[in-house]
Amino acid sequence: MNIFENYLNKIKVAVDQLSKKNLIILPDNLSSLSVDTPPQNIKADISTNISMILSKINKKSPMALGEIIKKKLLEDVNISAIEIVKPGFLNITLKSTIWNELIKNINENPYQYGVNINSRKKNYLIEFVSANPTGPLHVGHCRGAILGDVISNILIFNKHKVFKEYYVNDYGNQIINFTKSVYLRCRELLFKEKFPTDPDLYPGDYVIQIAKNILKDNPKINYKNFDEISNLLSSLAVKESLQLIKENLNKLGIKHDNFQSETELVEKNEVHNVINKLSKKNFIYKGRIKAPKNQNKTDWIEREQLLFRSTDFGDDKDRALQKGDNSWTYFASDVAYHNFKLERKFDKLINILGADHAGYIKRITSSVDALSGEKNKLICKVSQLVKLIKDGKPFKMSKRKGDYITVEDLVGEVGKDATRFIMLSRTSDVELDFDFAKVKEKSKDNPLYYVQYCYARISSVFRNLNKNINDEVNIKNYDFNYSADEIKIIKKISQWPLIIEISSNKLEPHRIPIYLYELASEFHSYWNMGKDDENKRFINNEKKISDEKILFLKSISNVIKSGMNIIGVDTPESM
RNA sequence: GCGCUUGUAGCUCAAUUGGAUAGAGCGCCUGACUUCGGAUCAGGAGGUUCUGGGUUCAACUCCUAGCAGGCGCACCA
Repeated sequence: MNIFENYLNKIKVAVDQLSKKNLIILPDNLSSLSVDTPPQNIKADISTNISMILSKINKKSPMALGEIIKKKLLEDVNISAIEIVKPGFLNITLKSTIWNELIKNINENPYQYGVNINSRKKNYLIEFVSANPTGPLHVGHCRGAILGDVISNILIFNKHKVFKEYYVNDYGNQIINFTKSVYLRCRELLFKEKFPTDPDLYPGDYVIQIAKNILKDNPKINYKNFDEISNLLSSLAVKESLQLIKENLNKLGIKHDNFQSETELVEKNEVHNVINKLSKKNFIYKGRIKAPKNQNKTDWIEREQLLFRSTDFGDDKDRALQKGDNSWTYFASDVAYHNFKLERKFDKLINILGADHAGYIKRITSSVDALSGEKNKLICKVSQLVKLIKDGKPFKMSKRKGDYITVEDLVGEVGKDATRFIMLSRTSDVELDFDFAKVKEKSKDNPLYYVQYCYARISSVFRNLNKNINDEVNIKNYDFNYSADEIKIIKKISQWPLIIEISSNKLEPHRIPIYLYELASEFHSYWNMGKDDENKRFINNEKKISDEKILFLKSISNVIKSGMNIIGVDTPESM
């Protein structure tokens, strides 16, 4: 039940009826019509801009139009009063029956409350993380991983289908260097050869462990000639590091539905096929890329090469598909990968990218546009950098020194829940400060515990009454008189479907932790009123609780639990 | 140089996507524990929303020109 949506529709019907009686003129569409909560200082329950948006076409002042619409709307039995306020807002006060209706709705179907029933159900593919399989995940990967996971959860909450995929970049130079590193570690272990200091190699200790695992499982391989065993060793090494990555993701509570190998697509000739497909549509040509102006590129080699016309779709320049040695560029195989996504007939594709890949968005969306003939088939979300702060100072990670924080370190130190909650609490396109000290702190400085504490307090009420918070409550007549302080919280609860709708439409999960924090805040405030006013306490002097208070508490705890489930964070009953 | 992105209270950030007097937390000041859990709460101080121009009933939000920070810029992935 979404009160705002209900009244949006009611207002549409009302003005439609007025227009049929020739009392007002309606524009072609009412897309700018809004129905939402008025600011704090206004006492009404809902507010609409209807008379302002009709003002121009009717050549009447919003105040005058407001009078006509007000009269019509007052026919609604649930409206008790309407005030017209300059510059022309209609502020509507509802009868308390509406809050009972809302409470009833939540209690009868707690896990459906907030689901956007009207949106068309779609089939999504979301690609996220996709870190190179050359080692465990570090903190930088973490934010995008959580973002992708929670966007999936929001869509699933709204009854969409979601397929979560990880693209494994197991093809190209990085993998060759990684395989070499593993090879050299094997030789180090077998023949006591010193591991060289080459900037292209991967020096991390985990490579030693990977080498040990491979040696143990494959004792018969001849480790004397790299070229002979490179293909086999490569697949073994990638398998090992994927195992590490999966363990990392598991610690964060993330599980992909599929790990798609890049090599597999190359070997199946998918790159060739997709380039043929694009050639037929005339998006491929042989040409040259000029060096960028005013940039000192002394080593620029201009040469004839296979290019994709991404400029047709608004990109700065056309993009190379083949390297100098005629092997495919990363972009070429990624186009093949996206073609493979399209072949699986998803309605929408979502990519979660790191900030350093933002410049890549134009060309990949161009390729999807070209292949699908649709616009906005692929939506890319960027997750900005995480600035780590340790001991009050920024912490710089350095791969060469082996001085970087892995997901394992992070989750081990601050925990899965705190990591997820904090990583989500800002819009994804803003840099995020991640202060270890603050995230670990168990106080109001840490919003996670603040919200969890709210749930735990509600649980404690049920515990004290020897009841279970999860037990069903059967009520016949919902005709309670909630106090103004209670209605304030119920109103906050009424906004939950709105939060879900916006988060879902904009793929912006950060609104959920922020909302939950606000809801928890109002609850804590109410709780403390119980110190002065016995009527505000949940358990009365006879050690009992009224039905209206039970329902009130359950409505809050249900929304908190729904929200925390979406974020992927626990709601302990005691802390 | 070009592209993307950010700029809001001393600090870290919100703002129902164009709505009314721009809101929270931290920090600072003053207060509340014979209590259903103080991991909490009540109150106070703190603003030219980076700057200029434009669009309209209405701009933190949209357009435009700047300023400042971040990221990226073929033959890496």
